Amino acid sequence: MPTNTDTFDTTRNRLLAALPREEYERILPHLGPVCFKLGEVVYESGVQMEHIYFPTTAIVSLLYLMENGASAEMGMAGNEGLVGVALFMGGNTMPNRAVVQSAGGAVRMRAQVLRDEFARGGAFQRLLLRYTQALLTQMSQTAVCNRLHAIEQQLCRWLLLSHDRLDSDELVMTQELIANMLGVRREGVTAAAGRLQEQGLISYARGRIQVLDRRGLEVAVCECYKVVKDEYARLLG
Amino acid sequence: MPTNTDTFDTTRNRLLAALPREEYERILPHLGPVCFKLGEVVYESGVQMEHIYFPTTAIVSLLYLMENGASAEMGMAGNEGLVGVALFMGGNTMPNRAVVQSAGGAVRMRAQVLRDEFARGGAFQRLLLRYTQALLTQMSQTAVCNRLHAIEQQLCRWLLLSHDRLDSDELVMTQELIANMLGVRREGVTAAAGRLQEQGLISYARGRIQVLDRRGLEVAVCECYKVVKDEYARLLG
DNA sequence: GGCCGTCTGTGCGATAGGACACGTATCGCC
DNA sequence: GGCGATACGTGTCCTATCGCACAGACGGCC
Repeated sequence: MPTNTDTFDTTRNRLLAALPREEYERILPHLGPVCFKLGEVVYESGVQMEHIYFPTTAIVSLLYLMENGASAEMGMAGNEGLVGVALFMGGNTMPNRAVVQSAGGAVRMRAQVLRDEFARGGAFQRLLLRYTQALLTQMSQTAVCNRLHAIEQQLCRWLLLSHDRLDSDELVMTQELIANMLGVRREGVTAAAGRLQEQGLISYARGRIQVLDRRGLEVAVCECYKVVKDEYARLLG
Repeated sequence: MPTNTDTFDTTRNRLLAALPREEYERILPHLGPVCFKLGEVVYESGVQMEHIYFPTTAIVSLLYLMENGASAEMGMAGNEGLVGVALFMGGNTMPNRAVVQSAGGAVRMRAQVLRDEFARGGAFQRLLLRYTQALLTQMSQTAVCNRLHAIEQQLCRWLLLSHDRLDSDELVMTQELIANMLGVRREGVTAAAGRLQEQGLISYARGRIQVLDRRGLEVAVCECYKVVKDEYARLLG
């Protein structure tokens, strides 16, 4: 867990930081800090949420769990976004689980306060909707990537998406957990990660992955990464 | 092309039909009929849309086209929904193409009229947002299904989703086109469809597929279909 | 009625990834 | 310093799907 003093600095969340001063100051008193441990379940499939979360240093994955126990990630949210779109989209719940993929901090807001702010229809609403559209693109591109691309490319995409959401070049994450995210076997991740390590792009040991050559990863990744990244930049840049 | 006299009956679109009388009557004068041919491109990736479309009898697929020419469907919209969420979500464009998957009618509304109506914040806004959440679930479940399920199950899912959006038991659709939607080879569709035909669930010939045993398809499909269907019912039921 | 284009069926080798089994290395802890 | 748990590596076999090639089969059109 980062001991960084500004782990809960609300401006570390880029959505909150993008708010006009007036709205930001109106919202600030309603934000409370939360600390997330690796693997913690932020939100359980189908259950009513009490809060919306704006990660500051944490990363949260949206996973679907199949009846047979298999799982696959459909999207992730870090300091560029939020967890809990269903609260303002009107559905209140979603059929997937949100799990902490990288330990860290977040700030949260009560559901009712969020709905009231959203209903005011100002910059906050516009920002939340634009973020939701970016998330839509991330999820749909995940669908395409799952269908058409090899594990190695998907691993690159996943590493880059995670790296974008962290200050550090180190990801604390076992191959087993990555396999659950990507919806593949652990051995498949071992093989793909081994090839990336041979190429000098990453190094890893016992649950700690170092990103050594970000440029190299960007060359090895499929086009899906750029599509998603560009769309986030366009919508929220 | 259906010659049905009420192809452009706006109440055939379930979103429009769900509006309270007052809003419905305010919106009605702004809706104009459109006729879609099979394969027509409703919307091109990254291009500014002029209209939002509410299908009445048509079905539209959202496809991503890769740089190498391959494609995969990320979602579909028929009389339960609309095409053009980006217009009210604030992004104006999306990085995918919308193609007519089943010929038929739709009604459309100019972008600016839509934005004005959306900004009023009434039942229309709530309905559009709930629909968008349902679409989010459809896309994310497509991602999961692409990762974890076999072609045959995905074909069942696709057939059921299409069948839900049609009056008829006949789908006009070649195996080649289905393959492009599912992001697999045509031969893979041939094989899967052959097995479904052997089981008496469908019959097909030269681009015309008959759904013979809907219940049987619902048994053969993966859980993804039900997740999406239930979520649509919950959000828009 | 014959021809041609479209749609579907089939065969075969190549390959990625899954299932299972087991070996090995590293870390933390007593 | 030994021990157990955790994390990673490897091998073998199996299946689904791909890539390609080509063959039938049906429908529309002259």
